[in-house]
Amino acid sequence: MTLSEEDYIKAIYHLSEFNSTSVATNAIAEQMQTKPSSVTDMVKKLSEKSLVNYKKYQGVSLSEKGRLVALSIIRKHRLWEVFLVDKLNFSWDEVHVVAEQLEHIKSDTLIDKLDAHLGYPKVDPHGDPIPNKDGVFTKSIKKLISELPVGSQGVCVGVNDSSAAFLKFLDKNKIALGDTFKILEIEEFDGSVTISTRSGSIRISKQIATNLYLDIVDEE
Amino acid sequence: MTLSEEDYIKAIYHLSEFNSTSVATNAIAEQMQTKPSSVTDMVKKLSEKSLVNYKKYQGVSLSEKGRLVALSIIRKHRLWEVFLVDKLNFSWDEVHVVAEQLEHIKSDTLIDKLDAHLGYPKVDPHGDPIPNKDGVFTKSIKKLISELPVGSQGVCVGVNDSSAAFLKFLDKNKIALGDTFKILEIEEFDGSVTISTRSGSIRISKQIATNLYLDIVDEE
DNA sequence: AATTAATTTTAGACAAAGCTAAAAAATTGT
DNA sequence: ACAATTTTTTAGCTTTGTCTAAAATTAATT
Repeated sequence: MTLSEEDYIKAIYHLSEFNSTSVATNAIAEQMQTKPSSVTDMVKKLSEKSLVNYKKYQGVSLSEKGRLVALSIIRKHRLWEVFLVDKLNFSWDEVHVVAEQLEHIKSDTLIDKLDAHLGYPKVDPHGDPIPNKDGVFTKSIKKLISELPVGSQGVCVGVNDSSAAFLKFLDKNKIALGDTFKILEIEEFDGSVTISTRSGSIRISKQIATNLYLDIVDEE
Repeated sequence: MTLSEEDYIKAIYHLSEFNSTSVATNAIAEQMQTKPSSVTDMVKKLSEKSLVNYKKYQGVSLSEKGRLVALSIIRKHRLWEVFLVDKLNFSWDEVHVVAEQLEHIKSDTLIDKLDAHLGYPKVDPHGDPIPNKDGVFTKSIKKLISELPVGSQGVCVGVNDSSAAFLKFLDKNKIALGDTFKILEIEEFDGSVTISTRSGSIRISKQIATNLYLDIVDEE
């Protein structure tokens, strides 16, 4: 598999992760920062290799084989992210770009040994689950703060928007991965939410609330 | 820099490491497992970027800029080798292939943090020195067993031939990196050498003796 | 010194991955 | 239902790195 093929497979996986229907050429093009015509070319190639199901004008979906390839790349990506944060002291927001490169390293032995070295982690630093060798993983029950009722409590495990600006904001407000938050109050008219943090309580805007994921500990 | 460019730079560096004259197109082609015409093409490209000095039919040498690129790749390669052996428990002979991939990962931060994580090692698992960020490194004084007189003593730090067969042989004879050997006797008529090891003394053929490097502790 | 041999370079082609512009199919709006 | 719009595909071209075959240069041999 070439690097480019792997990137396409990953993109298609992520685009069909939740709405598991077939994916549009345009959507892939946008995700991959390329042109629809290029996508068509690559999709044909992936179809030849029976990594995707493809019929002209009908969109694309991963075949079972393709899905396993995607999960193996995601496994590698997330294990490397754990390594970068746990062992090399990268901060949460720096890891993605490097992991995008590391995920393409080809060596099963390497990944097995890395997994062992890290103590067989179940989730990456963003709280996303790490598939095992066979592509099996437990879907996390993470929810956006904006989706939770007052009284909910959970561990901060991820962000939607990983722009530098947003991550700066989190840093400034002492919000970090692994922190436990409780929803104290939801303001009706603007959707802002007051949450308790280690260092007290803060009010966050609706925009922030729709970007922060919690792993739910106790929902009531 | 593309992956291929980096590989050529590295090949040229290694070919001119000891005999520091200019390198022949054919030699590069052999090293890179490619055709001389392809080498010519790439060398022109590298010359455009002033990474090498090149005049038609006159061979190639690295420019200062090219030399620094080579050393930065070698630094990365060797640091990753240390990581694989020290942290992931790879054996000495498995690391090269994986490190060849890892050396191309582009992130200065990653290498800095990896270096720190490994405790700023000076040599890789084969005993080869690791250049620092500025490309400075101390040349090791390693010699082949076949080059040493009786009575010499040193630490086994490397091999010439890293074929699976040879590495298997070493394993079987309990010869490993870091072991200290002493030259006990050199047989005139066939060049075989008797050396002391931890587990006693063994006789090795001339062929083996020309493939094992020692870092000299005491030469007399 | 001249011919042969070896090495190196050029010229022209190919596969991968991308692009632009134009054609074809599907979708939408009225 | 049919015209307009959007989406997708095709066709043809570019770049990167490679190849083969042939030409040019250098080295070797007699």
